[in-house]
Amino acid sequence: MEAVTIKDIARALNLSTSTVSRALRGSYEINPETKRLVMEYAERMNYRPNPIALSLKENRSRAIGVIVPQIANHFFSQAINGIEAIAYNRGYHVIIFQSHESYEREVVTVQQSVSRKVDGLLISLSSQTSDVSHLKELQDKGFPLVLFDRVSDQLDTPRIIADNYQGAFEATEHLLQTGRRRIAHLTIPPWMSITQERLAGYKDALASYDVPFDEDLVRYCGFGEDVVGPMVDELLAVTPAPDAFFTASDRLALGCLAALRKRQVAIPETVSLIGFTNLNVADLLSPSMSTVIQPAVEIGQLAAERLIELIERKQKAAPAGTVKIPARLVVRESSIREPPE
Amino acid sequence: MEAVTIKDIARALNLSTSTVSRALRGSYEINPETKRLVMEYAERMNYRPNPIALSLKENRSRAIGVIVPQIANHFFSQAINGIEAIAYNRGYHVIIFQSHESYEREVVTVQQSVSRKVDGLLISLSSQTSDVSHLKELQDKGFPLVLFDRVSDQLDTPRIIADNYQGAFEATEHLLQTGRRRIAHLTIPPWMSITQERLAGYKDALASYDVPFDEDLVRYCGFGEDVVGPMVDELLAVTPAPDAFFTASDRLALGCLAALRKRQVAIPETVSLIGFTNLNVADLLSPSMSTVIQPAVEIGQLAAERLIELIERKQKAAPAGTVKIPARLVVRESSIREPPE
DNA sequence: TTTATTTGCGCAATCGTTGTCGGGAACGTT
DNA sequence: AACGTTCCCGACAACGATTGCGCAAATAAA
Repeated sequence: MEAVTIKDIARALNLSTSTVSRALRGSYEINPETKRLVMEYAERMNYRPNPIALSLKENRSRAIGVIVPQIANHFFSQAINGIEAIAYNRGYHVIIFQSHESYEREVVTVQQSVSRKVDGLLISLSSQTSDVSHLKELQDKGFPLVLFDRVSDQLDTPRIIADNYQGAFEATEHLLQTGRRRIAHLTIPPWMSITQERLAGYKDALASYDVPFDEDLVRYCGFGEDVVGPMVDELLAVTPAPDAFFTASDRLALGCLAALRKRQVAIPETVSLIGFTNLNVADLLSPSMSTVIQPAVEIGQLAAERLIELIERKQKAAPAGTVKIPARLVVRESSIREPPE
Repeated sequence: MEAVTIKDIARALNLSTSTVSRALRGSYEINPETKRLVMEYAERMNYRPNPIALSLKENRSRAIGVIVPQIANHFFSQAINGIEAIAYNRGYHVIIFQSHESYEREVVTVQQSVSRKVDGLLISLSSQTSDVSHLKELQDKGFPLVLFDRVSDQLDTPRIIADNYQGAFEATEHLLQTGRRRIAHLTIPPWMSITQERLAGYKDALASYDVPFDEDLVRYCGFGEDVVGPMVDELLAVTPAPDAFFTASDRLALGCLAALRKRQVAIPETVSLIGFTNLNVADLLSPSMSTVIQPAVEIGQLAAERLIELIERKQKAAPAGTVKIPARLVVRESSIREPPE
């Protein structure tokens, strides 16, 4: 509460605040003896510089903000761990915010963190965000900004993502190689970067196996309550019926699994299931779920590194552009099936 | 970047900063016409008061800090959602930090958030924390502090927790009622509040069914990598062998499930399994897992409310004391078994 | 007309810290 | 004795916002 300030030290030692300040930072123009006195007293009184005052003065905070749609998601919490690891090493604090998949919350949160003078911002866009003008503004002002995972090509910032195309291609190819031909793709809103990339991988994999693309097998699923079940029902009703589900997120993968089990659709006998998700329990599910795993920690680390580069060398030499990190397919029970001869 | 300040407005309108400040806060001693001018100009220039400057001046920030061991844990992320809901309603920002189950990180994080002038702190202690003097200090200075979930009775702050005793009692009772007699309890470090409460519930349930307590069936498990498997092995080797596992956290529940499956111990035929966890996938596991669910959102909400009370009426009338919220037992496949006649 | 009162606004201090400037004392140099 | 250096240190302003005080002009009351 009543923290010790430089002023207190100055008063106690009969010095000016400037001298104390300089002594504490070891300036050469202060008598070594005086320095010692000040240092010792400061130590004894447990003096800590007031970061608020510093932020005000220097217009920086040595803190970076992270805005994710939600933290209750393994991909994001792992990414945050990656971010923290790098940031703390480089002397930055990390402040975590959730947009709760809401565009308004995202805008407000961005403004807040900027006015609280974070030195830079790491963002994964909310699913409602299609207009990125709130970020465009920041970027135009030269504010350090890095997007990860859910990015936007309307922004000329560094973008760190998993190789969604490749991941989706491999997942689809795996389903095709095990004889599936009617592969449903349950995915997230169409304007999101990851949706498009994954959809492209899915389509190209189909094409390379000469399987026609069927619009009816692709469903875009919002983030409401209990929206997955009905979608799965719709898909099951398509003719010819799907023989595999490829889903694009934790939530969809779990929702789909729950829905299929409830409807007693046998996995993998009747349909295969594979999710694009970092669930840590994929192994323990019933059946254990095949997944495409994103390198979440690595993405977080890289994003943090890029951001700190941006912050520290304020040159325009901003290394924008997209960094793609390979995703990894892990096959488990939910898609294991002898390839047809 | 170059944010508009009150000074800019003053200059542009040929007024003093005091007048602008007062006009913006609608002070009665400013000419309505002047007010209008200022308001409109501020609006047009998108003026936002600088929170850093305000924090410095008023020694408060309208922000509360939340420190949890880790966010990749459903209980904590739900609790955070509860906290955010209340805080935003009351005009506070929420800043989330992770201690990563490390005492040092916890101490550092507490210091940081305090020196960054959060108005109060919500903490769930790290598993390494047995010494709470870093918090005691704060509390003695009158700093608003509320503990939740993992608390300490060495601190005279409000404490919001699930009824761990009752939850553990019911879980154990359920196992007893389904004929289990050798119930292993795999739990977290012994100095933690929740460990003790749950252990007490477990013991009392045994006692009330006249089942002797066997020290050998209780194991305290650290937070390292791959520590659960060996513990499970040890427990399986005890004679007479356990016929049920009652675990005390997400991590232990999953670890235990994985270990038992790997060793091909039939659940629930050979052993029952029940976890004290808020896993959202308990339903989808193989087998689906019986759990004791903590009212995480509610705990977060209550904790936030208590904290804001503390902050706003700085009276000593601090409503310390413990609030216990009932936990709920959900029985699923992992413990379903006909009661023996 | 003189004296109160109200109205509207500016000055300056404050929060904690740093940076710029400048100045006194002690010393060395001619 | 007069001057230039060096060494230490203090005064002051600044960052953005709020606020107590005071002051001038306008209005009301005497």
